[in-house]
Amino acid sequence: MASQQEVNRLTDGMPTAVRQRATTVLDVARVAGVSAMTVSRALNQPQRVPTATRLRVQAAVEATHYVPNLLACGLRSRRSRLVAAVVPALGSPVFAETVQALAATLDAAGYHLMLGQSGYGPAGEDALLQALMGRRADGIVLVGVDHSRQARRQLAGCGVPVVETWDLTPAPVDMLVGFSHADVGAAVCRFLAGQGRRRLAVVSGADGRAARRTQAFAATAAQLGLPPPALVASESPTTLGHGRRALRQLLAQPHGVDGIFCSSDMLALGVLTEAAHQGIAVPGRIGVVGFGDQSFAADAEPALTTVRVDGARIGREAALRVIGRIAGSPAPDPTPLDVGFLIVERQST
Amino acid sequence: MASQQEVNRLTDGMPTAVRQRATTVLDVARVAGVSAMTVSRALNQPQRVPTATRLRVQAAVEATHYVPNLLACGLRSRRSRLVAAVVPALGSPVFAETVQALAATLDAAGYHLMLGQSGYGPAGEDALLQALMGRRADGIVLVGVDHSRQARRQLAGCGVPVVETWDLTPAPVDMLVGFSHADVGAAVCRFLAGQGRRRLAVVSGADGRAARRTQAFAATAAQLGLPPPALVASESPTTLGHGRRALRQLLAQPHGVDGIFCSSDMLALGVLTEAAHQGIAVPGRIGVVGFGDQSFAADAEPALTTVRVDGARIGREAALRVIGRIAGSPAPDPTPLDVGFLIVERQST
DNA sequence: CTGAAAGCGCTAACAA
DNA sequence: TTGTTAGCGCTTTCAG
Repeated sequence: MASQQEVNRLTDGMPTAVRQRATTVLDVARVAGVSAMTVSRALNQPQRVPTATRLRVQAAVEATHYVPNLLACGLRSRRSRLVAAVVPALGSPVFAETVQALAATLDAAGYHLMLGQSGYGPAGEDALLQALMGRRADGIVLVGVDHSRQARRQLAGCGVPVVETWDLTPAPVDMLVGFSHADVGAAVCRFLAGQGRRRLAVVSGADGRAARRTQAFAATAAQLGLPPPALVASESPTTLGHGRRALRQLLAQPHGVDGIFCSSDMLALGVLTEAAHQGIAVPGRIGVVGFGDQSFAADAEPALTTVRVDGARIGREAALRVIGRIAGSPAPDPTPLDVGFLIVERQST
Repeated sequence: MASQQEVNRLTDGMPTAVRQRATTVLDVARVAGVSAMTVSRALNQPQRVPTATRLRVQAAVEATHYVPNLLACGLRSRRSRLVAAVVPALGSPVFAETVQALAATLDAAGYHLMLGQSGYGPAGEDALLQALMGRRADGIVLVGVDHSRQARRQLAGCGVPVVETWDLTPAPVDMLVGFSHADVGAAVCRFLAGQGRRRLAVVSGADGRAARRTQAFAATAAQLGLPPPALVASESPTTLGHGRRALRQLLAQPHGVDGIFCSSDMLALGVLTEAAHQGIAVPGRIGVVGFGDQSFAADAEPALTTVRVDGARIGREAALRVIGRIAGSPAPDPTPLDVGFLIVERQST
């Protein structure tokens, strides 16, 4: 057993007000009566150490309140056990599931997630990436595929696996897990047109992926011989208020509207709210489609038709790809993964 | 000027497929024609190096694409420039502003934020704290004041500044920035009672702070001589659907309801939605109060009366306290900060 | 103002 | 199975 006397000796005579030196492998080794290396092995490769030794080390760890210094671990072993993720906005519910799944999957593999927020746009992303590279992340997960030249160069050159997510591109930096926003825009347009709606509109927040959906929506409308959809730009993050104002704006137009695609469920909820307020029938007079299938979509009144994306799967797959690359083959799976999407038809259309 | 030849020599003859050795201070030093120490100083204490030298170093840094290894920096200097924050749920919009402000304030001071999610409850928090201590964070910010015995011991013993937030307690681990949830519950109860409402109810998600508000609400109702409020428990995270179901449940009760306090704005929006659906007048027959003043509260129909908390201020103050403690005095400001709250009166009451 | 030596805490590589 | 040696990349400390 670990000697409590030994433990006490380590902290004896120190003024408690001063930030005391943290215990190290050597302290643990001394208490356990083994070498530092054995402590390290007992903790990191338990199967390579006999049970008896392992137990003595574990007892010593608890007795000394030892917490391994991961800075030193990472420096020496060149593996920080840290994976960095960059999302446009931390508060955005759209990416919440992805982050959750990412963290959970990484955790199960012994990695920690380091989160950064780029703030929609390559401006903040560069500085963030610099910081993350400095921490020597073992892998990087990005939301989005639009990065500055410098960012792409840094990502490609730093030698760690990179996964871009939530979008597709013919020229990914490395690995890719996402879906086609153009396909979403086209599919929603066809969906609304299929219901006989002809005066379509798009209410869109200010982000590149939403713009891609809008563009494809408009192109598809043209293909189907519909009049050009009305486009209402909204700020990001999108709010319920933006949705209400957008509907008012659309109603003030001479042509009228009978189908609206919103770039977020919150915008769509705003449209529903304003429609109810003005006594406009949904889906009777106007059909409304959201994006994201947030928790409130199914319970809205009327229940909101929306585009569902499996955000959790994106996070999980991204994590697995990073881990796989770190652990194993040098370039195993450069095949982009398209997780697709689903139009969940509810009462609002 | 830095010689491009020198730079090339460093990467010559390396198989590009292999993860190449990252450039170090020594590489930069060689290119700049100075010692490693001078490079370090030029980067970390620019004012202590003459401009000419500094410029040469900077040129060499750019030429070599040098990114400092923060693992090594942290190990040697015992300052990781990392502040850890633990929030109950990353996706929760309630804490989004706090996290945002925290990150921004820390960034301005040259610190990075490391985010972790405890998942409402001390279970996950312990493991998370262990991980964060391992990374040798220079400071720790926690949402909440309920921690396991082990967590409190670790936090108190690790020698770094700790700030608990979003609540008050007579026995904080170290520093404290929050407000009284009991006061919120009492104030909302008086507010509703002040409107002549007597059949009150609370719809509450499953978290400790909400429970504190509920309890104070009930106690205040008793003080005011009102009948005991109906209590509806909801899951966390709270959703619009939970709010709708809660109202249905309350309406099925024999006593009836004329005032509802919801533990989140999303629950309140659900109550409003169900009320509108059933043709129940708000605020006429039922008054509804939310919590959080989310972006949709002001634009809901009717506009939602809710409790506003300055989440950004909490984040900012927490960051400033951590930074101040790291930089300066050993124990400067143990005075808890109460940021208070505000009942924002809108149409729903 | 600049540099040389030493070592932060840990683990890779080798040896016993 | 265990231990020894060395060094990851940086900055503290002290000397020039």
